Formats: sequence, C-alpha cells, structure tokens
Amino acid sequence: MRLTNGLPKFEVYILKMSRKKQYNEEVVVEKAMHLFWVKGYENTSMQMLEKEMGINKFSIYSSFGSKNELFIESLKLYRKKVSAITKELEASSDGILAIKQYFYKFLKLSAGKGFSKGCFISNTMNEIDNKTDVRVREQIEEFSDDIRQVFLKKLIFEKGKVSKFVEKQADYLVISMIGLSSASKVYNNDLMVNYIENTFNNI
Amino acid sequence: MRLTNGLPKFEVYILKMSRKKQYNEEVVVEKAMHLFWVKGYENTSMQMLEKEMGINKFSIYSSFGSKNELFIESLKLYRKKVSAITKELEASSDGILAIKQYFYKFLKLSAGKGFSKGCFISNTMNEIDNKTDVRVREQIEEFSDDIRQVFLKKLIFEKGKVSKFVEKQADYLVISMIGLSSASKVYNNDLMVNYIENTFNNI
DNA sequence: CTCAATACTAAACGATTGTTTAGTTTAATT
DNA sequence: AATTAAACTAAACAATCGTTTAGTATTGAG
Repeated sequence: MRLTNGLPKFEVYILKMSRKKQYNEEVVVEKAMHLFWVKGYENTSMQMLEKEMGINKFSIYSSFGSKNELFIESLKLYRKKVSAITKELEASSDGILAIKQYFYKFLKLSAGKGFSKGCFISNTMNEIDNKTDVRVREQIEEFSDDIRQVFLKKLIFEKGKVSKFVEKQADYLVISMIGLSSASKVYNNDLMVNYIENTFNNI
Repeated sequence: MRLTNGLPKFEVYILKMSRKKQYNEEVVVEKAMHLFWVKGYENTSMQMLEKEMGINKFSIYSSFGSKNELFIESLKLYRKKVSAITKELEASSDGILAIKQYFYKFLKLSAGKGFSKGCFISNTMNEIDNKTDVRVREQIEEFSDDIRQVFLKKLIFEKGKVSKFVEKQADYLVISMIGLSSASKVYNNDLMVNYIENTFNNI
C-alpha cells in the first residue's frame, strides 16, 4: 500500500494497491536460518539461498536488503527459538538440575539428520573474523549475556545468595555450553552425554 | 635432479641439474598454516596465500598440488607444533596438575596479536561440512586421539589403575580442551582462566 | 656453448561470488 | 478500462574464486 499523490499535504490520502507478495517473510527467513546454521555465512551462497528459500534473488534483496541483513535476521530468529527453552529453564522449580536439563535440550536442538548442526550462534563465533560486522557480534554477545543471566538466577536460587563464586560458576557454565555445541559437531552423542554429566559434577 | 636417459637400465646414470627453488617448502607451509589458522579454509584465497607465502600460484601448485593439499600439510605442521607441548605433558612427573598446565599452554598457543586464533584443529572442526575431504577428517581424529591417549596415561598415573571411569574422564577432558580453544576466540582471558580452574575442580 | 630439466612470471581460464537492473505481471483503485 | 505501485522473472554486472597454461629464466653437466 502506498500513497499515489506524493507527500501527505491534505487530510485525505489516495491509496493504490499493488501486487501481493507470494511468500511469507517469516517462513523464508526460517529456511535461510537452517542453511546458514548448517553451512555458515561464507559457505552459503545467494544461489543456495534462492533454492532453499524458494524465491529469487530480487525478492531476497527487496525483503532483506543484503545477504548480511538476512544473516542477522536468521540469528535473531535462532535466538527466538532458543529463548523458548531458556524460558522453560527460568520457569522451572528446580535449580542446578534444571540447568543440566537445559544442556540436554540445547544438545537436542543442535541435532540434524544424522549429524549435529551445533549451535548456530557458536558456529558463528567460530567464523568470526576481524572484519565481521558489528551487528553480528552484538547478536552473539546478547545471546551469551541472556543465557548467563538465567544461569546466574538459577544458581542463586539453589545456593541462596549472590557471590563472586556463583558469578564465576555462571561464567563457567556459559562457556561449557558453547563448548558443548561446538564439540557436538564432531563427537558422538555418548561422548556429549558424558561431557554434560562430568560438567555437572563440578557444580 | 632427474635422469635424462629414461629408466635406469645401466649402472651409470646421466644427470642434468635444473633451476633451484628460491623458497623453502617448510618455511612457506608455516606461513600458509598461520593464514588458514586465522581465516579458515574457505575464507583463505589463493591470492592471500600468494601474498602471505611470498611465492606465486604456480609455485604453490607445483609444490603442493592444490589448495586442499596445502591445507592438509598445514594441519600436519600444526599437529607437530602441538605435539611439542604434548610431549612435555607426557614427560612430566606430575599427573592431573600437568594436564591442567597443558590446558594453559594450549590457551597460550592459540593467542594471536590482540585476539585469540583458537586451536587450528578445533577451528577446522567447526568448518566441517558433509563434503569435507576425508583426509582432513583424519587429521582431526588423529589429533583428538593422540591427546586423549596422553590424558589417559596421566590419569592412570595419578589414579593408579585403568577403569571405565578414568576413560570417561579422559573423554571429558578432550572435549573440554576443544571447547576451551573454541571459546577463547570470543571470551577474554580471565573467563578462560576461570573455565580451566572450574574444569579441574571436577577431576 | 649447448642442452634438457625445472623454477619462475604473468596472463588467462571457466565458474561462481554478491548485487543490480531492465522488462513483465499482478493487483486494487480510480 | 485506465492507472500506478509493487512483485516478479531473468539476465547482466564487475569481482573474485581455484586452477592451468604459455613463455621466459636459471641451472649445471656434457
């Protein structure tokens, strides 16, 4: 919908309807996300995105502006998906046990068909370059901070009070979780289960 | 140096000397390794390699055959570098403490100028694709197996006997170390020190 | 000095990269 | 039906990718 008589100078605007989009932007972003997740930013080409998203380059550019913008939208969507299980953790009546369950859910989330996709964010961390876009870095930092905050809340819930010690445990758990998803791309499920169990022996 | 009279049928071979190489292959592989280490396989172009190695494409191809072969040589060289500190661990009179020191040495090895390069092998793990070369996968597996073996040896040294439990601790430590190097690319040194200290609380 | 083998330079190869553009189709309002 | 804005198709863009090739320079023995 757009104005056909230029800038709004009067109280009555004349409207003209144009052709409708044949795709849903939320749907195609989800498809792009899965491709970026598995292949990474650089190894995903516009050609691949066209095929996966089912729309052509013009549509991608008119909806998202650039490959980079589409990537950022994909990261945001991923964070949204993760925040679903993060909220479950937050709502749980358990403390540390709930964090452990969260690790298992996170591992499940990274499962692909016969292989592990890892965590989209930690995959992106590993692709980071000195010339990576600032807005991509922001997504990574915010993701990490969000999870740390919930871990901290749960640890305080279990241990009773805030302390430097508990803060450091939260830091430890965040990095363990990032390590978990990275490693899951190469090591089998049994080894990852063993990793989670050992990690929570320390807490 | 090559024979100029074909296959060796007689006792006397006629030799012809040709132009000498103006570069040392071991030296230029080291330079390639650093570039692959920082940028990854796909994000390193032949143009960058020419510049970094100080020789041109023809020389790279005549010495190594392809970009992929050069990458594999780079991985081998990296393993050689890591095996230096792995041997220190093996030779140490300490047990678990020596493994912890190994973690710190590994962290130091991944330090770049003002940023962390991570571990070349774990960076490569994260770039793995369903169409990644088998020989690249082999390098990763061998690297992982080598370290596990030394960790296991040290754990047995400290705990006195072999057991399923000790084997699982070795598995845990390998994945922790991979996680360590991945995370070091994004998190600061204090957080990584905290990670190492917490990890060895469990062992 | 000649010869043959190899190292080198530099240009070119076709394929693919992300992005843009020209031209056509669809839609609802006038 | 005419109009107009936006969605679409498809081709083209310059730049870069990994790899190859043609031509020249260097080597040391015969």
